[in-house]
Amino acid sequence: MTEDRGSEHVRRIADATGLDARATARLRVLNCIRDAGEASRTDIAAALRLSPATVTFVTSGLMSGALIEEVANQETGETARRGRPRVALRLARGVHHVAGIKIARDAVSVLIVDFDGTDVAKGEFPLAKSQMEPRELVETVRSCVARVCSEVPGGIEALAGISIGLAGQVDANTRFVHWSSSLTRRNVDLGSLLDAELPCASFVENDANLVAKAEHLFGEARGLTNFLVVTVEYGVGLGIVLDGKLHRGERGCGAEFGHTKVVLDGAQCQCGQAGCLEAYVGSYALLRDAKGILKDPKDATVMALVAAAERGNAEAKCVLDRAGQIFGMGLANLINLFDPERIILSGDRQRIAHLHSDAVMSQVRRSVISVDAPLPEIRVHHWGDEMWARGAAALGIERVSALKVRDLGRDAA
Amino acid sequence: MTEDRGSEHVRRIADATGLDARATARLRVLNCIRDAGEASRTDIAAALRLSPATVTFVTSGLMSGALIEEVANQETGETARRGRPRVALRLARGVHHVAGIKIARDAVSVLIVDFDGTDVAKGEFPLAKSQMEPRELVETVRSCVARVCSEVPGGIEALAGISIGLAGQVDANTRFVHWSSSLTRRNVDLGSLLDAELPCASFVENDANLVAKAEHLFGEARGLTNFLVVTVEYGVGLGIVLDGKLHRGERGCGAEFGHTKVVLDGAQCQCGQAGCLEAYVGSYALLRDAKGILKDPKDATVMALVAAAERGNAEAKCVLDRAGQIFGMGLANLINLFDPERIILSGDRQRIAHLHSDAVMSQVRRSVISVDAPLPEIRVHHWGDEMWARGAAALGIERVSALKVRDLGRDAA
DNA sequence: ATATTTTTTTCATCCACCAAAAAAAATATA
DNA sequence: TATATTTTTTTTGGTGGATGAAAAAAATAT
Repeated sequence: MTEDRGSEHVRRIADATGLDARATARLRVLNCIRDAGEASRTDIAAALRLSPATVTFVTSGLMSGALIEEVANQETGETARRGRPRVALRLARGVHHVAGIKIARDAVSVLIVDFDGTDVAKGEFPLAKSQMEPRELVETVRSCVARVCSEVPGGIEALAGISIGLAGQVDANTRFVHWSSSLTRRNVDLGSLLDAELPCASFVENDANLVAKAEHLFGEARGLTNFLVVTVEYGVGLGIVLDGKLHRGERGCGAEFGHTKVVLDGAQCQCGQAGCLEAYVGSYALLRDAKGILKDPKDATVMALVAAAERGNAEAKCVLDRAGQIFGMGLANLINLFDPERIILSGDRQRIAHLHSDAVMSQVRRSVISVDAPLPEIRVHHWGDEMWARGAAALGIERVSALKVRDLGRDAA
Repeated sequence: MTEDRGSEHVRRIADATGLDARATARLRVLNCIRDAGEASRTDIAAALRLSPATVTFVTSGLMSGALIEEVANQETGETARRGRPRVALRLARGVHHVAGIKIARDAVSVLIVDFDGTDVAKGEFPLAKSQMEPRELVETVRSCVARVCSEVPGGIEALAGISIGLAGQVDANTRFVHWSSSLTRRNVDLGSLLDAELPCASFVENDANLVAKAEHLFGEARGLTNFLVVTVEYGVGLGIVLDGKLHRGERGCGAEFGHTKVVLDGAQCQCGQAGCLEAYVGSYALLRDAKGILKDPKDATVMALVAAAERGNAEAKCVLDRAGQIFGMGLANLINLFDPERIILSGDRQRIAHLHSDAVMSQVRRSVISVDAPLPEIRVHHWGDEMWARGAAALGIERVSALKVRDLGRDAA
């Protein structure tokens, strides 16, 4: 019974992240406050199994670094109790602005948030071409962020970090891009290019992982430690969070759910292989198979296909049904392999409606090996357009938090 | 520190969450020595980034608890160097005996090892029936272990732990068996039954996870932190180790690779569902599909099927080829999802030969989404018969290590 | 106005870890 | 053979982070 407190966790986390013990304690408290939204020192002590004395020490450090702030008492809607009232703490607002930016096929979207995750400014810019030279991409990032920052005091120079989401195989730790659909070249050391052009810290991550981050910090996965996020759009992506950490795999490139094989020698996929899940479920696959129905190319959207199916078009229904069946099988396999707390389907309402129908869910139930415990919850999260940029911002906040708690230590020393 | 009732509760929590700082340090050093086989204090300090002073302190504690021992100098085959010679440390031998026991369909195998993993005694006992009442199973465990222990000084009373491998859905933390093919009943709290009947600590685990443990401690996964172990026998099992820890999933029942779906509305599986990987790859599936070839029921083995294929029997070849294709697709999907350092195929030589042929490996390469990094290594490990029992013993050693390092702290206080 | 309750801070202490010095145990060299 | 050198291990004294206990603070209850 020597140890029911949290010091052992601190060491484990410290080993993994490279932060020293003090910074790790600060980060744990910060994340606890973020998870709770608002928390008093007593709450934090209970949640992290730290002594009140430690919490006072750590929070005073965080406050001096303007990472958290006290909530004025009258703001808390607490029923008056006896005793000294708790002082709620929350993440600092209006400071440490972070830019999240997503490079898509035809547009760049930028979202600027403060440390609390509150929106500060946003913008979307069309892209002339879907593939760019690395330098061109970096310049695009800089100029788009700068334009959105014109609304923000201090401009781009005042940002605490810029976080970039890219489709493809991205090593977030080294900021090395093995391959991305947005770049004309493979194997680009984007990190050094970014450092040369940008006035602040920058981060790069695979876009599905970003959405997982967004769900973890701001969405349907708050407080969870084992969950999966499936994104369906042009392709199909997967973010895996196990034990509270993004699982990026040995080669650092994340999971490729969209290219798991669901049919031996099946349909041709854009990746060059055959039988990929994405080749049945991705929006480009649906539209490919629905050419006969959606003759007008400018009407060739998933929404139109769904509408046709609802009007009773048998062929449209067939295409969507098959996508649903395959998708249900894929989801069931994820559950069989990972047994997560929750699976979150993230994406545009119209684009994923057919993927969480009763038919799909019953397909999942039929295919998950039965345990007496109930099936993991499958939730749908309809983000707005800025889903990806918000994910990038979430990553940015996380990284900036780590930098700040580390630098607080520097100042003291 | 002298509360009588509360402290027990606190201890339970501490047990569930982990160990105190001192015990954790001891365990880290212990694992470092186990990984290395033999290591001097200097080696340990370098490997764990601890100061020599700390290593001396920790190792002296481990030696006083008879968990490690010094290797007499002449035993080390070191070239004579200048300076005080290093004293190698290794796990203690001949002490802390642990029994690993596997309950299979038709037999019980028991393996007793010492703290170092060295075999001390073993035995195999036929089982009259493949399913038992929980009490009957516990009694079988006790009597089989006791019989093998008759060769061991001290007998069953002197064992540091008994570790039991069961097929099915087992929650290793609570020792609760949701379902097992060896039990006539579902939802059995095996832990309390075991505690009532056995004179020492006992542990329960799913059999595929056990093999993963065995590979990690003694096999092809020594020193790795992210790997998968696939077992092929009657069924197909998967053990997942991520970040050095077994991933057991939210419901604690481990991964069900054998029942991931590979064909929509495919072949019927013993689990009642359709299209499971196991229904194409498991030995019972092969034999089911090969009934026309292997007419003599006593000759109905995978080995005979492989032999028939080698003799040019087209039907046999077809059954094996399909199994190989499906298996290759399954392996590729594991790589796409987990991106492990290594995948280990564990099992009997004859039973898995057709699953790592060139054809299967090229199927894997065709189905893994290409990265510039090389494919994860796929290794085959042919264990002897006692693979499962050795896995159970590996788990036992791990658990006993945790108990011992914790109790060392107790004695000091 | 005083007592009570609860939260937060202060303070002395504990414990793991460390750097540096000392000791130990070998080889190299004169 | 005696002494110097090298390397490992142990001892010693000190440091920093977390802690328990006591004090302070800030509210309600009487």
